Amino acid sequence: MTTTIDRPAAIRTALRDLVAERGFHGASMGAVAKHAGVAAGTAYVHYDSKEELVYATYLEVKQQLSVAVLPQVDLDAAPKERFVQLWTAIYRHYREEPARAGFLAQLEASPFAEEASQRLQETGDPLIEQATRPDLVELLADLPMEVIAALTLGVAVRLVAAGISLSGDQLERVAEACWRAVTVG
Amino acid sequence: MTTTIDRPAAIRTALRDLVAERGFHGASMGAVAKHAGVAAGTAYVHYDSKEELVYATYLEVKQQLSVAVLPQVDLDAAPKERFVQLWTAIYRHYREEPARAGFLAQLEASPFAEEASQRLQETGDPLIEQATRPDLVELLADLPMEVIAALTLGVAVRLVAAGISLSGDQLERVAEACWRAVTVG
DNA sequence: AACTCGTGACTGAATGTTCACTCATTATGA
DNA sequence: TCATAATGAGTGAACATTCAGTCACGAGTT
Repeated sequence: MTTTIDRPAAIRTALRDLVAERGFHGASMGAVAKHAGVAAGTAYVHYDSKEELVYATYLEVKQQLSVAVLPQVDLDAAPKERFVQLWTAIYRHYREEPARAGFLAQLEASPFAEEASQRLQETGDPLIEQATRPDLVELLADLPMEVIAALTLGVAVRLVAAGISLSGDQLERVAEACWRAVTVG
Repeated sequence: MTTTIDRPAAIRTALRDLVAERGFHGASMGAVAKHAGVAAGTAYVHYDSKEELVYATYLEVKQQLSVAVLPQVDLDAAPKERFVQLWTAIYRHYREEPARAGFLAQLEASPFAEEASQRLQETGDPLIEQATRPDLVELLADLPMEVIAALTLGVAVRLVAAGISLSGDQLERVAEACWRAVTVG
């Protein structure tokens, strides 16, 4: 069995880790290549530019989140329970590899954010479908979707990115706090 | 009357605006100087390095927030009312100059964040005193302070940084959502 | 008033470094 | 054998920072 290394994936992971640790200005293409164990030119075989690599990394991180998190939700559970399961699973997914949260937090605050979320919409995000199921939506407060996202997903990303650790107990209380925020009555 | 220009302030503002608009990697010292209308070397008369300038700018933005916002709060009002006044005033302060929120959102997600908030603690932040008044604290859910901040201040910064505009009506609903999140019962 | 220092702010060209990116060449695997 | 992947030295541009020199101006002197 010949193990072929997935170099594009290694390069994306290296970018993600370096951005999380040192910020965008500390993640030069040279450092990324070195961290990924490839030559300086290799990234350009697979990505046209640093910017394209950034977007590809963003899409991968978002997709990994959906893939890891959706199977953990009981689709038949009541809306609130589903929400808490989902939020907790998201938090845990970030927690287990905090570089994902560190990368996302920085990307989403940066000028790349707009283009990145546009590309995400083009590819489609299964998490959004889950979040827009009618029985959940009817319980939500009348607020723009971006506000709902900031009060739920956004909080999870930032708590992990900031390195704040929560016990299982606190975790549940934060999930409930987010639920209280976005629902009325 | 001779109007002497406060060049250090102009340089801080230029950094803040450029970081908000183009990100940290797009805010070179050359660009900052040009934007501030001074020569490339002038920033170094007042700040030892780019990093020092970043921290000074952070402290200024945070202080401007406190100064602008605290007088708008009725110190004798009930806790919830005070909270909503405070949150709304914060949001409006960012809204009126979105570069403040853009700069803060990026700084707080970056590797500068830790050192920056340490320096803020050393100088002291009047907003924190307001947020820790006993009659308010006793209503808050049992959550770490960082979580409370993420669910309140953090939401305001990010909504403005992301360019989401809210009507006065929606504004009040978001403030109430934050209040629901951080309080129990 | 005029003159002359002294001091600190300001300038912008220069410096050495690091960056994103290229490309001729070599390795790999089907 | 051939297409594609990978390499790493090389390139020009851009970067943070420096510094020798200029400027503005208040204090001290006449």
